[in-house]
Formats: sequence, C-alpha cells, structure tokens
Amino acid sequence: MGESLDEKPVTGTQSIDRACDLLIRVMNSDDPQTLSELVAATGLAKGTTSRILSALERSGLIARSAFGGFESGPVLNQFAVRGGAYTALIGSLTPAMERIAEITHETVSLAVTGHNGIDNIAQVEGSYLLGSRNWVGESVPSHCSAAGKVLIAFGGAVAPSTLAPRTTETITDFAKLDEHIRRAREVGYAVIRNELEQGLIAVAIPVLESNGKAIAALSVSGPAERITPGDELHIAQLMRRELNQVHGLKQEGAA
Amino acid sequence: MGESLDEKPVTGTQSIDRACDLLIRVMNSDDPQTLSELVAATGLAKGTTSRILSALERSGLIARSAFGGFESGPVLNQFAVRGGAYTALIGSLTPAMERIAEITHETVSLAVTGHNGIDNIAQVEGSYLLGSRNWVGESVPSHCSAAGKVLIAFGGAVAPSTLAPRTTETITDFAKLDEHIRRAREVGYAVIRNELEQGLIAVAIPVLESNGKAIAALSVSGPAERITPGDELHIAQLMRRELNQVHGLKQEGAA
DNA sequence: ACATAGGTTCCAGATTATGAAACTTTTCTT
DNA sequence: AAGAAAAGTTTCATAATCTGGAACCTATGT
Repeated sequence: MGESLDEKPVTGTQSIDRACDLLIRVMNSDDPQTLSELVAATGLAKGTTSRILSALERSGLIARSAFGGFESGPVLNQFAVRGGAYTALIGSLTPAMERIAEITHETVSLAVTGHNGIDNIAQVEGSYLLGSRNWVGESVPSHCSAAGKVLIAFGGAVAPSTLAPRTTETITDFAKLDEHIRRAREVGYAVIRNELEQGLIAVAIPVLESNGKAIAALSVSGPAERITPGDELHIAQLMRRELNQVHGLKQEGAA
Repeated sequence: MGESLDEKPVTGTQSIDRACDLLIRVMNSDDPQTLSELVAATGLAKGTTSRILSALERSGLIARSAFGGFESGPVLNQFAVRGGAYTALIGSLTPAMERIAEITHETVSLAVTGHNGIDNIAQVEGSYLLGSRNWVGESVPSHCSAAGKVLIAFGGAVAPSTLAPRTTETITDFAKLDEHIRRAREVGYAVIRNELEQGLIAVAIPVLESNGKAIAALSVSGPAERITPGDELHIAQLMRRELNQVHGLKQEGAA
C-alpha cells in the first residue's frame, strides 16, 4: 500500500552517506574489518575509503585494531558502557520479564522497532533446555515476528513494503498480514506459528506509552510442542498482568 | 616534548568531520539536541546542519525524539545493547574488582585510554558511604589520574601535550610528570594524592597484555583520611595479586 | 488571526571530495 | 634473505559535490 515510486533522490550528502555506511559496517562486524574488505564490500575507490576511514578514526568513532583492521572506537565503546537509550526501558521491565519466565519456563524477550526490522534488546531465559537462543542484538523482519506484528498493530512500527518468506508458513500476502494486524489490535496480542522458523511459536503484547502507541513488545517464545494454540491467550494475559504491575508505564488492558 | 607545530591540514573530509562532530554531540548529550542548539554549538549554517542530520537519521545512527530534537538512533542503541568492545574485558575483571572492593571497602574502577583522556568503563562500589561516585562513562585527564599515569608508564597511553591544573597539587610540570611516570614504571603502580580533586587518593596498576603493554588500569580510590601513603603499596600488591588470578591475562608481577 | 521561532528546501557557485595512479609499507613466497 | 605481491597511503587535476544564504514551510505562542 503506497510503496510504489517513493524514489527520493537525496542529494548533497554522498560522502556522509558513504561514511555512515562504512561506520555501520565496522560497528556491526564481530572482527576488525580491513580496508580491502571494506573496499570490496562497498565498491568505493581505495583512496576514498582510506580517507573516510581516517576521518572516522580521527573522531574516535572507529579505531585501528592492534592487529590491523578497523573496529569500533573509544567514542562508541564508551557510549555502549554508558548504556544507550534502551537501558531505562530494559531496567524497568526486567523484573516483570523474570517473573514471566519463571511462570512459563519459556524464553521472554523484549523488542523495539529498529532501523531494519525488529531489534531484540533484552531476553530472559526460561528453565527449559530447549528454548530460543540468545538473540539480543539481532534483528528480525516485522511481518514474521510476533513482536513485529504487535508493534505494527499498535503504531510502534510501519508495515514492511516487502514480505520475504522465512518458512513455508511465513505470511507473504499483504491482505493476510493486514488481517493478522487487525486481529492483534482487537485482542491485544499477536502470535507467530512457524512463520519465522519451523517449530517456533511466539506470543507478544505491546508495551504502550501514555499516548497509546507501542514503544516495545514483550514476547514469550518456545517450541510448538509446548505452546499450543490454546495457551496463547493465557500467555498474553499473564504478560499483560505482569506488565500492569510495572510502575511508570500506563497500560490499558486488552488481552 | 614535540607538540610544537603539529598542524595537520587534513583535507578532503570537511563534511564527514562535521557529521562526526554532530553525531558525537548528539551521542554524548543526555537529552535530545534540537537543530538550533546544534547550529549554535557548531557554528554551521542552518541548512547544512539540517542536511547532515537528515543523512545521519537516514542511516539510523541518530533519531528524532517524539518531542523534537535528535537523540541516539536504533543503530547506536542496538550496538550498546550488544555491549561494545569493552564487554569481554569488563566481564573478566569484574570478579577480581569485587574481591578488591570487599577487602578494601573502597571504590574499585577500571579505565582505558579513550579518545579524550582516560575513560572509566566499570566500577565496583566499596562498603564505605563516603566514596567515589559512579563515574562510568566519564573521562579524566591522564596526567592527574592514577590510571592515566600508569597507562602512560606501561605504553597504554601517550603523555598529554598540556597539563591543565585541577587542584593546587595537580602536576603541571612535564619534568615532574616524567618523574612520576618513571617511578610508576619501576614500582608497578601509580598514585594520585589531591591531584584530581582535593582529598581524593587513588592507586592504580596496569592490566597488561601479553606483549607487556597496558590495555587498561585497575584502581582503588578513596578519601585521604582512609588511604595513607603507607597503604599505597599494600593496595597495589592486593590488586596485583587478584589480577594474577584472572585467567586469560598474562601478568608479570611488579608491585 | 498574527507574529515568531524552528526547521526544510532550493539554487547558483566554487570549494570540496573524488578516483586513478604513483608511492610506501607490510606480508607472503621462493 | 631477497624478491614479489598485497595492503594501505598520498598526490593531484578535475568536476561533481557540498555549501550557505534566502525563500519557504509549519508549528507554537500571544
């Protein structure tokens, strides 16, 4: 809906766009990125790349590893130590997440709308051995995650423009996605069953701001064997109940 | 020593330098920065500033707060959640820091060389009520911090080019600083007494890499009433002993 | 409704970033 | 060890990119 020719030329920032691209590549790489690797990845000229990286290094955003290659610099690392913007949210919701994990024995996750999908920013493990691995710091598409659907439903994210399949059950039809979103808005929670990964079930509720918009999503996830369709409502209600205990968040209770 | 005319022209990155400056200002501000504030702070043209900020926003590095103004964006916040580069170091040293805090009852800090001084990246509180406040995320000059002196002494930082006074006892003489550095190298630890703040004493030892260079500094700090000159050696030895227990760090033991 | 401040877009112009190639340094090979 | 290849930096002429003033929006307050 309305994603036809939204070609924005965007002019006057070529070098900054390139610098941002390089910076983000360096930030998101686990190991130091060499100049050559970055040249290959971006297709920029060697000299240009070198010059931009030097500028980023000069500002302290990136640094040269002792063994060659670029990695995140002191300015970014210091920012990370301070905690970033999500710290307050994570701090206030962690106790509730721990109680939910204790009751359900399943993995409980907190997600927000990121720059490229839905970002998982916190996670509490349940007691089951078989559970979601730690995906804090990773992103998932909004149309095939419970958190994504619920964020879209409650104004915390915009619907994606493409619906890439992840499994045979991933929603790839806009009308069907709309139907799921509408239903989520009605009942106050969203579900995925096998849509992100075969066998993975998740139930999510929105974390609402005072204006009624979702700022985050809380979810419980586990294997299809343990979370049956009949459990979904109970899990949503449990999460809603625990979330209502959290001070400083005005939550009106659907679910 | 050798800071005379190190004027580097540095050309070909004006816009990127400006973008980095703006990005860092936004990152390091506690509350959202409006366009006007940033224009005033940087002296850039309004149009230019707007264009650069839009580019940074497009990349997800910064974001517009719901109430106006720019703040750190999803890409940076997600980076912070992942933990940045210091996480491993902090994780491996926290147990040792906790033991040191328990024994000394004083505040124990971990610092590394930052882009603009010495950055405090972790802290464990002692049991005394009077102690250093939490300064994780803040920077101090290297010439008037114990961590700074010890980092310089063991190749983890370069000596500063200016010695700005913080108290009447701050070292402002290069020869005297050199003397302190040399002594730190000999005995394996460094001390400040009233040099950063009146009444504040700190003792620091280097955290050494296998090549013998300091990658960080561990320090104990407290009021002059409690930490006498006679305590300094004991504190240094205690820290050294605890640090030697830490697996994965080759530490040769001066102190 | 008017005025003001805050923010975005436009545009001609030249300063600034570009990339190919020369150059230097490091790393691998024989 | 020496030579070759790869990796990275610097140079420089060129024109494309970024700039900044002014016009133009759009909230906010009086």
